[in-house]
Amino acid sequence: MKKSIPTLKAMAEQLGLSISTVSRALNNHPDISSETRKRVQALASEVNYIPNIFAKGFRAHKTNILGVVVPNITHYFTTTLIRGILEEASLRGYRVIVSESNNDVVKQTEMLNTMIQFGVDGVLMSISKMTRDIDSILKVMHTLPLVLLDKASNKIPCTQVVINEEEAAYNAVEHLINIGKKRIAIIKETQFSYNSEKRFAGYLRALKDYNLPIDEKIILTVEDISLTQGEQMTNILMSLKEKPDAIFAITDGAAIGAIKTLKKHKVKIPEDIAVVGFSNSLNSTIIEPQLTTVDQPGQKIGATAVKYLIQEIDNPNVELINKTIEVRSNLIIRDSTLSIK
Amino acid sequence: MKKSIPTLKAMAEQLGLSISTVSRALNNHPDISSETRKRVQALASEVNYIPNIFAKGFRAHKTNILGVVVPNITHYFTTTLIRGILEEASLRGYRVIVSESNNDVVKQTEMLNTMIQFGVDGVLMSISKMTRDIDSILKVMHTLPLVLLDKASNKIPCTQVVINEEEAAYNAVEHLINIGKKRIAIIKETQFSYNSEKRFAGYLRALKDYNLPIDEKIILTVEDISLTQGEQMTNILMSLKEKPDAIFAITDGAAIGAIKTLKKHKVKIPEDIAVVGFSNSLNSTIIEPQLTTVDQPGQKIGATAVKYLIQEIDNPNVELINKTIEVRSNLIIRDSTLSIK
DNA sequence: CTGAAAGCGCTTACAG
DNA sequence: CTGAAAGCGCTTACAG
Repeated sequence: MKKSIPTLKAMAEQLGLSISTVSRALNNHPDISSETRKRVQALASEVNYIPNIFAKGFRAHKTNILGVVVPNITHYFTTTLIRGILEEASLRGYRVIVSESNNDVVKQTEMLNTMIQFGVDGVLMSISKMTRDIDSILKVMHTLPLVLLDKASNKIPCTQVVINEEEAAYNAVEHLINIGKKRIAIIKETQFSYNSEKRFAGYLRALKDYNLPIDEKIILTVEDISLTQGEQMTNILMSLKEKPDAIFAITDGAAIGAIKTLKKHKVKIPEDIAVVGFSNSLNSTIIEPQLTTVDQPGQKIGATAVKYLIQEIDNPNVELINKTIEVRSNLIIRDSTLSIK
Repeated sequence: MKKSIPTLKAMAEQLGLSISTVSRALNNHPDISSETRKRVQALASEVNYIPNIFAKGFRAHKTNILGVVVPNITHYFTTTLIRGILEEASLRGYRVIVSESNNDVVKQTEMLNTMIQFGVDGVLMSISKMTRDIDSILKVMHTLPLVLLDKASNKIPCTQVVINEEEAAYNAVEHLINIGKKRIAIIKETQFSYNSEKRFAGYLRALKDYNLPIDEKIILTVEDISLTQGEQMTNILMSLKEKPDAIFAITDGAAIGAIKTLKKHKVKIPEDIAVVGFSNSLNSTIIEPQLTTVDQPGQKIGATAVKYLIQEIDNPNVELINKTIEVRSNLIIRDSTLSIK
C-alpha cells in the first residue's frame, strides 16, 4: 500500500542516463549540460524525489542529526531551550533527536549511548542534577562533540552556554536591598545543583557587598526544589523568632509556594516580606501578587548552543576552546517586590 | 582529536576473522562456535563497540526513528504528550525527532517533508490549527505511516488518538448545570480548530439534554484563543444586559483570563459566575480561586499513539483500519465551580 | 563452523 | 559532457 520512494537509480533508468549523471544534475554540478539538468530536475520534481539523507550521510559519516538530552521536558524553560535548538538546527539543515534523563544519572548515560548509536553528529545536554560521576560524559566527549547548556558543570571540559547565574542572583538580591530589605532568606538546593550553587554565590556576594550579615538560619537547602518545598520552607521561616523581610527562592515554583504560604499567614507582600523567584515561568504572572523574577532567554541559549556545536562538528580537528558563554538575563520587577504607593 | 568509532571491519582484522563472522557472533547467530563468539564479544565490549544503526537501517530501509510534529512545544500539555511518546518509543528501540509547526500550515508541510527526507519510519502529528488543505498530509500518508494525536481531523483517513473531547465538554457543562447554573457562556475558537469544535458540540448537547436555551450572545468565538482573549471576551460578557452565570472556556488560558477579569469586576466566583477550563494546566492550581478543568492524560495519549504507529510500521501491507481511539479524560472539580459552604 | 560477495542509495575521483 | 566503479558499515543468502 505504501508507494515506493523514488531513488536516483529509478530516475536514471527512466531517463536512460547513469546514476552519476542524475546525481550531478540534481546537485547542479557544472559539468552537466543544461538540457540534461532540466530533464532530470523536471522528473525529480514530478515524482517528488527527496534524497535519502542517510545514504548521503552514511557515506560522509554524517547524519545531520543533533541529540538533545534534558532532565525534564515538561518544564517551561526547557521547552524554550528546545524551541531555540529546533529553530537554529532547522536553519542549518539539522534535525533534532530529543530525550529525557528524568534527572536520573543512569538514564542520562543510557541516553548518551543511544545518541551515539543513532549516529548523531553532536550532543547538546542539560545535565541532570546529582551528576557526580562525570566519567560517562567524558567518554562521550571522546567520540562526539558535546556542548552543555543551562545546567552545566565546571568539571567537564567542553563548551558551555549558560546564563549569568551568579550575576543574575546578585542583581535580584541587590534589588531587594535597594527596596530596603535587610534580612533576606534564600531557598536553594544542595551543592550538586549547578544552577543553585551559582545563584547562592550571587546571593552571598550581594550580602557581603552591602555589609549584611549572613545568617544560616535563613539559608534553607532542599534536595529537590518545588512549589511544595517552597511552602514548607516558608513555614519554617515563619516559625523563626527573627523572620526575614524578603525571600529569594532560586526557582519560580518555590517562590510561588512561598507566596501562597505567606498569604495564608496574612503576611503583606511585599511590605512585610518581599519575594523574588527565578525563571520567569508562565505561573509567575498568574500568582497574585505577580512575581518578580529573572527572565532567562531560553530560546537564545538554545540557539547559541547549536551554533557552537555545529562549529565543533564542522571543525573536528581544531583543538577545543571550551569557552563558557554567558547569555544575559534580566530581572523582571513585579508586584511581589515593588510596592505601588 | 575524536577517536575513531569501532567498526565490524576493524574488529575482524584485529581478531583475524571475517566481517561476517564477527557480525554473526555479535548477533548470537547459532552457527558460530561459542569460543569465537566469546572472543568477539569480549573485544566488542573492550572497545565499546556500538553498531552503526544507520548502516543497519539503511540496508533494511529502516531508521528506527519516529518523527513528531506539534504546533507548539511550549504548551505544557504538549510536553506531556511528548514525554509519553519518548518513553514508549524508547522502550521499543525507537528514537524521536521533534519539530514544531508553530501553527503554520506551510511550515507543517515543510516539517513533514524533512521527516521523510530524514527517513523516519513513521510520523506522529498534532495538526496545526487552520489546516484546511489536507493534500500535503495525504501525500505523506502514501509514503509513510502516520498517526494523528490530540489535534486530529475527521477528514484524514488514518489512525487518530484523541481524548473524548465531546464527552468531556458535555460532562463539564453538565457539572455546571448540576451546581445550579442555567445561563452558561462558552469561549471557543472557529470551526477550523478540531478540539474547539468537539468541545462546542459537547456544550450544545448538554444544553439540549437539559432543555436550556442556546443563546448566540453568550457563544463567543475567537481566532486564536489565549489568556488575553479570555479577558476580552469576559469583558464583553460583563457588558451584556443578561449576564451569564457560568463560563465554559475551552482552554485553561482563556478560563484564567476570565477569572482575572471577573475578579476585577468584583464578581463572586463561583457564586455569581462559575468558571470551567480545559487541560488541567499547571496554572490552573496557581490562579485563585483554583480552576475546575478537564484533565487530559497526555502521556497516555502519546504512548498509545506510538503503539499504533509502530504496529503500522511493522505491518506495512495490512490494510489500515484507521480507528479513532478515545482516551478518557476526567473533570477535576476545584474552587471555581464548587462553593465551599 | 567460517568466508566471499552482493546490496541498501548516494557521491566522487577517475576515465574517456 | 557522461559513465563505470569504489566505498560508507552492515546483514545475509550462498558456498564450502
